[in-house]
Amino acid sequence: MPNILLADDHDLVRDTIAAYLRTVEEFNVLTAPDLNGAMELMAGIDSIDLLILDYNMPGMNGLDGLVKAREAHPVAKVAIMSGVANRDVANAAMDRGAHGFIPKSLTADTLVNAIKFILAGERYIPFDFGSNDPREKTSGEFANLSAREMQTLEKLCLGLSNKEIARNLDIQEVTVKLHVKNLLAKLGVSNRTQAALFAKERHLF
Amino acid sequence: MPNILLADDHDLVRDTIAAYLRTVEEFNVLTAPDLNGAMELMAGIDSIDLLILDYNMPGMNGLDGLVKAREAHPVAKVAIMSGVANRDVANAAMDRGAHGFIPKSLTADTLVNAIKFILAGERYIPFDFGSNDPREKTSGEFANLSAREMQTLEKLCLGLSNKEIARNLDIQEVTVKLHVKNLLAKLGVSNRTQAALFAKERHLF
DNA sequence: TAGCGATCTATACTTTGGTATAGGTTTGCC
DNA sequence: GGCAAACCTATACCAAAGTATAGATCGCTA
Repeated sequence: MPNILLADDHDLVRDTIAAYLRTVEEFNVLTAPDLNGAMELMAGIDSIDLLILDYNMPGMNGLDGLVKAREAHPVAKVAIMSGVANRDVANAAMDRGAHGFIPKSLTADTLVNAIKFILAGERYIPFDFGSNDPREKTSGEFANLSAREMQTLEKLCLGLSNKEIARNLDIQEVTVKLHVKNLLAKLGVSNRTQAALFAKERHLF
Repeated sequence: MPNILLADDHDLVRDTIAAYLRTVEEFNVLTAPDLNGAMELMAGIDSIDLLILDYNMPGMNGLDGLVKAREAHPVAKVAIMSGVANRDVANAAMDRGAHGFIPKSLTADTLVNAIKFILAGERYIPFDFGSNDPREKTSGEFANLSAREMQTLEKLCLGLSNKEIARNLDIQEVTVKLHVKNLLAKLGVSNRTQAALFAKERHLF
């Protein structure tokens, strides 16, 4: 039975994916909330077949975490999982030795198939991932935006109020205002409506 | 008796719909105030036939909540319910595995029929739900708008403030506020950003 | 170790947005 | 003339958005 270690700082995501993998397939799934936790677990167990690392997670620092994990455990296969990263990140990850790139937009079935594919020794990237349209999410005009500001912008594009965004991101309304203010300045616009329009016109989100 | 789990953050909406469904049909209706609540309930109960998720609700993050729910509970049917979402969102939801899309503009009767339809294994979208046909610019959802309201909406889509719109249209700011308020009500949205997005998505202006 | 940048929070404030009520004018129609 | 609808304005109020400052933690970097 293959041992899979899933590391993601979002409890719900991590646990639901883990639970799903356990139920639908003969996988032994372990979980960790960050890179350090994952490394500790692997140091103790030593027979992990596949390590799945969330791209945005404490300890990762971009793809440094991937390199670290590869160096410490050259035998284990490593896949990068992300909800926001683009084609460039995926390619960079593969260049640095990742065995797979797993966007969180995959269907559950496809995830399972991708995992089996990787476990069989193949290297996986979704065929249709970031194909033609240059979604310059992390480059271009949106490069300066921090992760939180990007998330805030995404909510803005749904027309949510600061209060709703705060609930959604589980932070205080003041903090949302901070992110909004900074993001407006970075985008060079003067209010939230313009920010939403700006992002939509560039086909972000 | 089918088990239905209805998740919506608006207490009044949620409880009244639930009560209605209980009275008119042999439905066992559970409720939750957000996505996490719904997931916890489902983790405990495991025999939910239909999960109805409000599109704008803590934890949903667009359609990620739908994907999560589908991944964690691949057997249960999931429908997305929304008061503001458009055809694009509905299609995206169906693409990601939703079994139905339920605008809050449905009549109670149609809601019940839609639920029965979905429970029978079919996939439901209202046949007349906002097509993207550009012909419907001044008809359809924008028919009720007066000339001034339409002009105001146009300025809104530029991200202008009320004061700027007032100068632009050579009327007082109060008047602009009036037009904005009325136009929000007619469009069924709750703030200017949603109105701008609404118009843009329908390729008006 | 020191420092930087991202994140979060708090307090306090001003401006803008949105609602409510109560009028007013003009246009066109029956 | 009477009536309705669109349009405009005024006053007032409350909520939401945005600004400013300051202090705090955390992870990474030099």
